[in-house]
Amino acid sequence: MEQKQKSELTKQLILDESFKLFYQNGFKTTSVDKIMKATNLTKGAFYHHYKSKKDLGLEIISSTLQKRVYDGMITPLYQDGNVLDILESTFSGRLKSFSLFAKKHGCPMNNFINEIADEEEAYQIALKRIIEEWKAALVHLLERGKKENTINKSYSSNAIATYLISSFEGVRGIRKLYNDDQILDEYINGLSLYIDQLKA
Amino acid sequence: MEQKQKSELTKQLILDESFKLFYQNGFKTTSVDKIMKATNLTKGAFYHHYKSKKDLGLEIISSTLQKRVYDGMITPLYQDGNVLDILESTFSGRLKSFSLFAKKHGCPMNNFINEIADEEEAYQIALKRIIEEWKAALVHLLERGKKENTINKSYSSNAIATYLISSFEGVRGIRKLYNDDQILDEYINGLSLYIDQLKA
DNA sequence: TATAAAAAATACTAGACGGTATGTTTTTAA
DNA sequence: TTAAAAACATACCGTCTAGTATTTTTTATA
Repeated sequence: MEQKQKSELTKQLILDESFKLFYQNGFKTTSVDKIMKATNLTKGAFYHHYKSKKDLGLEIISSTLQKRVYDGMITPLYQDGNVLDILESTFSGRLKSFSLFAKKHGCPMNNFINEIADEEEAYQIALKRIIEEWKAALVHLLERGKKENTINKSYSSNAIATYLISSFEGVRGIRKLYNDDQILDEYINGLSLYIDQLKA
Repeated sequence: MEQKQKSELTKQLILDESFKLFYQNGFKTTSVDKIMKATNLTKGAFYHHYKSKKDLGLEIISSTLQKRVYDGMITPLYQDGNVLDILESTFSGRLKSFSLFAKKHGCPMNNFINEIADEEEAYQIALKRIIEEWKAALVHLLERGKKENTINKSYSSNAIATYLISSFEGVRGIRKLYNDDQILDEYINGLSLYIDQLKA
């Protein structure tokens, strides 16, 4: 079993280093050479574990990116408590928790979406899966709010979920243009106003 | 004057063709060779008119992109009429007017922002200028609404403007993941709900 | 029509790119 | 202990990249 363990470790190293580089410099302009330089391994190792750069990209999406969104934006939605509070704390709390690096480089998933989703259907499908699960979690939470009479029943949960996700991903891109957090503060302000108006 | 005219024409041709290619395939992966192949001119012509690819990128932002946002999203905000109606018609109207191509490839400005705004300060500044002017136009409209008592005076115009822009740019990215307009319909639904709640 | 300047064409670098072919070393199983 | 297989290393290929140097063509002006 020792061999399989080492193999897994190497794959994880490639995954970790490539994610960092994709996040910093984009997917297309990060070469396999650069990735393997960061791992201190060689190209031979890369092509032993992945059949292509595209193959690696798909695994980054379905493992690293998926996990990030789950941990940061989906799992928190399933906690107990007031629906409006959960919405507010999940969205604005996550924004406030970002490092300078994360603010500068935006949302890694959104970066992938904007860079390659319109070029390869395989990427599109893998990324869509994450968004759909995020949306489903939001809809589930909003439906609970309607049952508990904290969310206005006349509003479409799908519409609210889509609007929330869109604005969140949007501002993570726009923040790249600035060197301070004013735009994030304004966003949180606008978000808070929006959530407040979802009340029953 | 004929020489200057021809020169201007060539520059415009390079601008037009490169914009199309940047829009379709991204800035980084569109080479000068590809651009000049599309113009049926040679690389010599390119480097006669532009000192670098970066130089062209900056001109694309400050001319082509700027004009697009002005025509589509800023100028309409200065028309007469009910502020809420103008907001709704400008945002949802623009979304509905997009071609299949524009839906597939998202917002060219947002693509630039996500691809290169975190890598070169010169790009960042040029792109920020557009967003700031868009925001200023929205704030101006919202302030008018407050004066006319159609917009709730207790809401921050800056926050609303930021939230509107964020959600719009966000959904234009997310739409890339889908092959139909359902996500846009949901967005428009969510937007309409949001605008409705800005009332005084 | 001669001349100078602008516009564009041609030919070329040096390095980076994804991917492959073929080694060598390490681990596993008999 | 040995042979096969897995894990990597090394060297390389053809293609593409931004940019440069040089030459030819076109245009404006005197």
